[in-house]
Amino acid sequence: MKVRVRFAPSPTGFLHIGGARTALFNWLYARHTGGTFILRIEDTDAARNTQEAVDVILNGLRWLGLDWDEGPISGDVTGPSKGDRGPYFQSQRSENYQRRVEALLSHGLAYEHEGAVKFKMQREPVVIPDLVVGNVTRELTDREKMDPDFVIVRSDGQPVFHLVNVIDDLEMGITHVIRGEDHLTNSAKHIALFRAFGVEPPKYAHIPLILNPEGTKMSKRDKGASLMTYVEEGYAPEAVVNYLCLLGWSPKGNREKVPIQEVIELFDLPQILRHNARFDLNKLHWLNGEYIREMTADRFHELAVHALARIGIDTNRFPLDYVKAALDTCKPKVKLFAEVRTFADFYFKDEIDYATEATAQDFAPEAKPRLQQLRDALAGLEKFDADTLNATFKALAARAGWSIGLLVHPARLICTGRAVGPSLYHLMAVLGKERVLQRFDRALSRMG
RNA sequence: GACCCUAUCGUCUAGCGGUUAGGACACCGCCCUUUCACGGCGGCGGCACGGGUUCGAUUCCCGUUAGGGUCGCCA
Repeated sequence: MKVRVRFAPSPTGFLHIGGARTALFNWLYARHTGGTFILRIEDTDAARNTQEAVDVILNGLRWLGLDWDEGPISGDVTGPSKGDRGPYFQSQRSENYQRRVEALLSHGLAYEHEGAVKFKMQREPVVIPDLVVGNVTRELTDREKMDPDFVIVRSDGQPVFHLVNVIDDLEMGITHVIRGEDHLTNSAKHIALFRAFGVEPPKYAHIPLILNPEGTKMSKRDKGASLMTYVEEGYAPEAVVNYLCLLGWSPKGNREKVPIQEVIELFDLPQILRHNARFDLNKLHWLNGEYIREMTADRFHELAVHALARIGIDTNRFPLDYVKAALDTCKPKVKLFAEVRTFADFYFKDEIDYATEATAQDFAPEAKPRLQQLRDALAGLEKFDADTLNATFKALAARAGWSIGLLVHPARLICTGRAVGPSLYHLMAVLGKERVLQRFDRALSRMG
């Protein structure tokens, strides 16, 4: 039987990082088995269902590179979709639900109560076979002992989650339900519902939750709960995906950075860890740096230009070669695209501000004669490449008997306004002789 | 409160009866070096506790504790 799995988010206006991982694990399992990955939008709660909210999910999955074989193509509920088991929006599937509810009613498996329809839940414990956790026997809670039945259609006629989720999984031929562990106890209800419809339930795989650094369930309010955070902070999608793979699953062999193709080959449900994992931003940060370092220059440029545009720096105002050369000096240094700002902004400003902490030392009065000599040495250069600059600094320092740091540190501050940045000689070469001399002159005049 | 899941360094993990308990992130030193980053070397740091089973338990069983989740006419 061909594997059919689905990711079934509710359009809440953002894509939760835990939801993203659930989608990833479903996608991985589909790709590993050669099965089908389905995207279904659970928009039964009309109040918070907007096209924009659906687009957030679609765009988030696309950003991560999780392509679906069946499901909507756009956030338009009546728009086109892929696959022959649609519609893929629950709001478009009401007839199915009505038909199924009537069947339950006529078989005496559900009944009306105060305008709502309730499902006659079995009174015995339910065994949930789970590929990750093993067999779980769900006893009834105190509440359920009083009344185990649950509402499947609200008094306003709207079907509830448990009902529609099961009906859609049934009609879409879902073979494996891979979802968060927070659904584990729900599965008892779902299994009973499947049986009431006369079919065997799909296989279940409840994956552990992602906890925040405090150790509780990552909620909307937690920093980093929304996938959008990572898009905006300048993480590379492949790094985020790789990191998510490492939460609750391991490629073994003391490896951290694993190409997605290899993950697809190695991934399987029984090897998913059983315990929750805390989200560790530090490790994602490190991993992102790893991906940046091995990224092609073109991809780095693309992502870096976006990052700069977000903070109002329009690199289009500069020659393409200049922009590329500038960004090349940043690539080996940054771990995050958000950091490109402090590494590259001076390339794109006419007047730079000096970081105040550094000026006291580097722009001290006794430094001025040294910097004047350096300025003159630079002015006399015909070639202005990194090697020449390196040699010039060294020669001047040696001749005058200065530590090279006495030239290097102020020069960096003069050229970039900061104490930290790309390789000094390389960044000066990129800025070019004219800009460098301008910045020297401005700094020297400031020093009185 | 009831029900369910879980338990190896601070964090993510390897381990599947006998190991000096391995790796990664973070942190701390040293080296490299024009800052930072990278890289190299080294360090810190862990099997929650108590009973069993066994010649032998991190590993299997039970309990305790702790953490998490679920108990909606939300999804």
